[in-house]
This record gives sequence, C-alpha cells and structure tokens, in this order.
Amino acid sequence: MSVRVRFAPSPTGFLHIGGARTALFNWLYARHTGGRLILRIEDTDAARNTQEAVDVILKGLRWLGLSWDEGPLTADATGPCKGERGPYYQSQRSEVYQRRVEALLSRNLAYEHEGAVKFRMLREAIVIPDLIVGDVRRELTDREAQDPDFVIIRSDGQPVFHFVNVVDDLEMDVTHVIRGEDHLSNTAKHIALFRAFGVHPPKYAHIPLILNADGTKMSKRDIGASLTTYLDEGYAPEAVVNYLCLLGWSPKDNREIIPIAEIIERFDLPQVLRHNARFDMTKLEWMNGEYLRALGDDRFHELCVHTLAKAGIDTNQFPLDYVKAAIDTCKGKLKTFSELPGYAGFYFSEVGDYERAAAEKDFTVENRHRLIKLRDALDKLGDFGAASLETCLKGAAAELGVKAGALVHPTRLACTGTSSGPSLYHLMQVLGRDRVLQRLDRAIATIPN
RNA sequence: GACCCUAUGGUCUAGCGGUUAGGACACCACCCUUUCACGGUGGGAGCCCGGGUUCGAGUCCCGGUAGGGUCGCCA
Repeated sequence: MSVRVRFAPSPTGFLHIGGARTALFNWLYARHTGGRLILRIEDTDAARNTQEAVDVILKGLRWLGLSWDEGPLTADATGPCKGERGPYYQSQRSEVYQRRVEALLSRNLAYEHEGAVKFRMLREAIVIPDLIVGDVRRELTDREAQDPDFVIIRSDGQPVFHFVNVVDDLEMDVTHVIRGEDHLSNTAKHIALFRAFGVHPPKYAHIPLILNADGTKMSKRDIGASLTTYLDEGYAPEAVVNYLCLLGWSPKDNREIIPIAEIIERFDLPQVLRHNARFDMTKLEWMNGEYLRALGDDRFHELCVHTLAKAGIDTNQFPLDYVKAAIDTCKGKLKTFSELPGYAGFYFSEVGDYERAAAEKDFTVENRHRLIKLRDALDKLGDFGAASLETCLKGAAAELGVKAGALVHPTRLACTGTSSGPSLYHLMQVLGRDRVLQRLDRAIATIPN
C-alpha cells in the first residue's frame, strides 16, 4: 500500500513555524516515497474559524512550495477540492462522524454522559510504536487511573479533536501520521480508538518541537513564530525551507545549503532527531543571504521591486533602466529583503537627515573644501561611469594630498545619507551627475565654514 | 502531582566502544577593500552530574538533575 500522509492544521489565523515544519516533513516524506500528501482542515471549532484563517494556511504552504495531492483548493469549506476522499474540511464531515459515533455506541464502546458522549478507554498501558522515538510504553497518569474515559462528542453535538482526527485518518486511509511530539502522549487515545473501530492504527512519527532561542516553548506571540513574518520580511522561501529541514534532520555530510530535490531523495523518518531544536534567527538570515546571492537577476529584481513597493517606494515613478541599475548595485549585499528600503531608498527619494555619527566624523571643516574640489571635478568630468568616477575621485584626493577615504566617506554620506551602502562609484553612476552634484551641494551647505 | 520524550561548544548538528571530538551560524583577530556585505586565514568555546558494564565510554545500562510535552465538553 502506498504512503498516504496528511497535514491537518486548525485555522487559528496564523501558521506556526513549527506547523510549517510538520507540513514540510510530511511533504518530504510523501515526495520521498512517491506517496500522497493530504491537506485536511480541522475546523471543528466553528467559533474561531474563518475563511481568512484558512487562507493564511493555504498561502503559507503555497509560498513554501509544499504542494498537496488531495485537499481544498480554496479557503471556502464548500468550495472545490482535489482528491476522492473529501470533504477535506471537517466542518463538512458531520455525517461521517455521526455514523462512527453510532457504531461505537451500539457496541457499547462509548456511552452518553450528561449530554456528551464518552469513549470507553482501555484501562491499561498502551505501547505506541514510533518510527522516530521507538516504542513508547504509555502508562496511565494518576488522573486517568481514576477515569480514563474521555469525551468524543461535546454536549452541544460537536465532535472533539481526538475523535475526528482518528476517524478522518481512518476514512482517508492515512498510512503514516507525522506530527509534533506534543501529540505523543495523546497517541494512546488514538490507538485505542483505532482498535475500537477494528482496524490497525497508522504508523506514527512524532517529530521534535521547535523552541525559542532561550529554550522556552514557542508560542503565538514569540518573535518568528508566524510563517507570515518571513513572507512579509522578504525571505526567500527556499531558504526558509532549507533551514527548517536542518532543524531535526541532517544530511550528515557537513553541508548546509542543499537543493530541495536532494533533500527529498535523502530524507527519511528514522533519521529524524529525537530532541527539540531552538530556532536560530541569525542562522536563518545567513542562509537567506546565501540564497539571495544565488538568485537570478530577474527574480532578484522582481522581489526587490515588490519589497520597495511594500515600503511605500513606488519604483514605477522612475525609468525602468534606472531602477534596474539601482537594484543591480544591491545584488549580493542583502541578507533579507527587509534591509532593502534602508539600503537603497536613497535612489528613490531625497536624502533626509544624515546619519549623525557619520556626519560628525565626515562633515568637518577640513573636508568642506575637499568636497567642493571634488564637486567641481565631477562637474567637469566627461564620462560619468564608475571607472571614470573612481579615477576622478582618486585624482582629486591625490591633488589634495589625502587618502581616497577622506573623500569617499563624506561623498557617500552626502549621496546616501548613511555610512554604508552599495559601491560608491557604482551608486554615483546610477544616480547620475545631476543628482550627485545636487546632493553634494546640499551637503556642503550644511557644513560649517 | 502523575505519565511521556530529550540531553555534544551560545545555537543547529556529525559521531554510533578506541577520533588531536568534525562541520555550520554567531563571536574575536588579521587579510582583501571606497563603506557594508562577500571571500580568505587564524583563534576562543563542547560530550549535564553520579554510578555501573568494559582492557577502554560522548557512544551501552541505571539513578539524579535540567529542559520540553501530555493528563480539557481546545486543536
């Protein structure tokens, strides 16, 4: 029987980075084995489920490139889907649950209790075979020893998670349940339920959790917990995926940047680590920088324009050649696109306040006349290309008897307002003579005589 | 409180009874350089603790400690 795995998120309004990795590991396993990935929306809690919340999940998965073989195509619970085992929204599967409850009730494996329905849980330890953790013998907790039965249908008629999760995995012929380790203890309940339905449970693979940098549980509000953050901050999805793969799984050959096709080929469940991993944003940023550097020019340009637009910089107001040239000077320099507006904003708007520390250091009385000399030399310069500009600046510095840096730093500050940025000569070439002279004039005017 | 999982530098990890304990991120120094970034060289930093088993334990077993998870008419 071929592999069938599923990612079954609850639409809470955001996609947790840990959930994204669970989806990723399911996807990797499906692709590795040639099996199928099912996306099932666990929207039994009608009160807080909205189409917008489902959209967040769909968008996140699509952004990461995690395609599913069965499941919804839109956030509309009654909308189109692919696959034969639908509906894939639990809110649309009431009859299925109803049928299954009655089956348990009729065989006295469940019973009514104050309007709810409770399942008769096994009163003994249950062994959970797990592909990652190994066999786990789950004893009853003291509370469970008193009353191990648990509610499967609430008194308002709504089925609860443990029940619908098992029923759907059964109905959808799920062969492997790959999920977070936070479900490990509860798996005993699920196994008991499968047995009550007279079938063998699927194989289980509980993956370790992702913790905050300080080792505490990563919850909704923690920095970096939401996948949307990475989408908004202009990360390359390939980088996020690559980084996530390396949290709990290793190629074991000391490599970090690995093409996804190769990961698919090499990924397998037994090699997944057993211990939790802390999320290291710094390493993700490094990895993202690696991917940005390797990006093709067209894609880089496209993503830059997108990022600038979100920052309120409309590049359409400038000639395409100018925008392209400006963006080219940023290639290979960024770790994330969110740095771009601050890094290259000067191309598209006037320089505002000069970076204070740099101004104090570079806009000095003795630099004033040097800038004036450079300004005049630039005014007379024939070719305003980068190579020519470099010769010009160095020539001016030589005539003044100073190192190039004495001109470079104040000139950069005058042109960009900051002490760091793209290559000075290239940036000046892109800005063009008029803008450069105008910015130098303005800077010179601010320096005390 | 009970039950379950886990434990290699600050972080992610390689190791699977005998290694100078390897790599990556981060950090420090130097080099390259117009800034930043990249790249290069070098450096500091690790097997949680205690018992066993063994000629020999990061590696196997037990106990502690620590971290995480679960015991809901949340998912």
